[in-house]
Amino acid sequence: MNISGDSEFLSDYDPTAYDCPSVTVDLVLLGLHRQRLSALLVRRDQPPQAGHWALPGGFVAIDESLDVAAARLLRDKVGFDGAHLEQLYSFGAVDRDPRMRVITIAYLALLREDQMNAAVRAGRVAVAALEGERLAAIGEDQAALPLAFDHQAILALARDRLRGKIDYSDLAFAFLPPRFTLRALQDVHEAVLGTPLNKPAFRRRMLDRGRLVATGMREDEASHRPAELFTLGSAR
Amino acid sequence: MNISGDSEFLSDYDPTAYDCPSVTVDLVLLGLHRQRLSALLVRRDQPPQAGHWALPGGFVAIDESLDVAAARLLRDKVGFDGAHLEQLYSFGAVDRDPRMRVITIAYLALLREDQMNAAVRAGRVAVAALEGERLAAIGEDQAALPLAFDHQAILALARDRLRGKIDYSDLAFAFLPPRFTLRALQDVHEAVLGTPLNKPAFRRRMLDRGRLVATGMREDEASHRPAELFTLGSAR
DNA sequence: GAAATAGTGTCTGTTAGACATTATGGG
DNA sequence: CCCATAATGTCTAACAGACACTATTTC
Repeated sequence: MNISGDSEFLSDYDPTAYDCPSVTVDLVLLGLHRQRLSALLVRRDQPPQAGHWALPGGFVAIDESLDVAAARLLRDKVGFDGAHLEQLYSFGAVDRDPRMRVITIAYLALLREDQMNAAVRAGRVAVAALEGERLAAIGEDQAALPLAFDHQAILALARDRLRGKIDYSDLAFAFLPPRFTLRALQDVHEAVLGTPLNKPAFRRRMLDRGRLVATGMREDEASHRPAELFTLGSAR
Repeated sequence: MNISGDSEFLSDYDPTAYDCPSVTVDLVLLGLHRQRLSALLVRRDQPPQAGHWALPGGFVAIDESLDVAAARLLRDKVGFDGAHLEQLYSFGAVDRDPRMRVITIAYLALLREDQMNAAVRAGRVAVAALEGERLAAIGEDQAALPLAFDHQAILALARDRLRGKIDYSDLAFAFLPPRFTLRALQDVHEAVLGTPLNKPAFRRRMLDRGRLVATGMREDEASHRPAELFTLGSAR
């Protein structure tokens, strides 16, 4: 008979007296690179798993919330903030890191193409395309990259979550600059879903949603008829 | 220039040397009670927040995964296992517990009506209906129950997640016994969504999905025409 | 004017809501 | 025979895919 909650033994619980797991945040940095959904990864140069590729991450400080930790790591790892950040899932298998018990809260960060490029140019991370249903991360030389720890599973979940939310959420716009063409928006959807979409139906669906605002401006630097630029209006 | 991952300083990291947050799992036990979506809560009898109502939960042991911890807590708190369990979200605001830094991974557990009743009869938990958009937990005497810590937000997220997944996932069946009528299935959807549904359209949608298997059996103890009993078929 | 892509009109098949109707058990 | 609910048929509106067509810019 235990009507009371868990918390009666919290009162006299001394955290330093017990083993406690370490808590980290890992970032799944996703963006479009050459029309393909890609992730930014870092190369491990220390064992274990030296030479494998990993999600950037780090420990959660005792005085920062999970969201704040994710934002801090984003700044540290790619050198800027302002990307869309949302919590993805928490991974806590006992042996996911061979050195110690680490529970990680994975965050999804969505980057615009210019942000992807800036991070790569700064030498902090490398781009890997997410290919196929088995979800191999492909490096610049087209070879599959070995992924460290359970990061393959984390990437797969991130991709699935993005696919599931892309057409009823505003996530697609996080990949795009403030002004964008309908073609660019469709490219985002197609890259995320991995399948071509019908152009008129896509246009209708997006416009009927009532969120896109025509700017009257047109794209330049096109060697053909330039498309109109839209912005995302407020949610009502 | 930091090409390497976060993990180089993991190598010589001693977890006992730093403050580390405590990690708990909290359970959002949901089920239908008198045709309403309801949660099972425990009453806190120790400060802080004595007299408030809370989600049952407990610490994650150093040698158990998050999923295993959730299953163990389910067994301890309601006295059985076998309920549908899935991870919901992780909450890590710095001040969410006034005593110490606690990061909690919330799990969603879906119970059948007989499981709800068994848990209540065993005196371990109390039922609270989730009412309205502001999501007040309502006790037996129809008064709103004060919720401890950030558990109101956790309940709200659980309800929203359930609403979002109810019609493309198998979650609804977790609330039902192995054999059920279409009416009972519709009751589940209506209680979760909080809105009435069209009967013929609902039947068609469910049957066209190809997952429901007619048993040829009919419900008994009905004072009118008895409905056919169905089971959930395999996913292909 | 040729090339290329933007943008539109229209047909069709699928699906959901609304509503009426028939079917079948208990009393 | 009455009642209550199960189960079904049908009409209609909304919507997505397919495809053809027109429009507009650069070169």
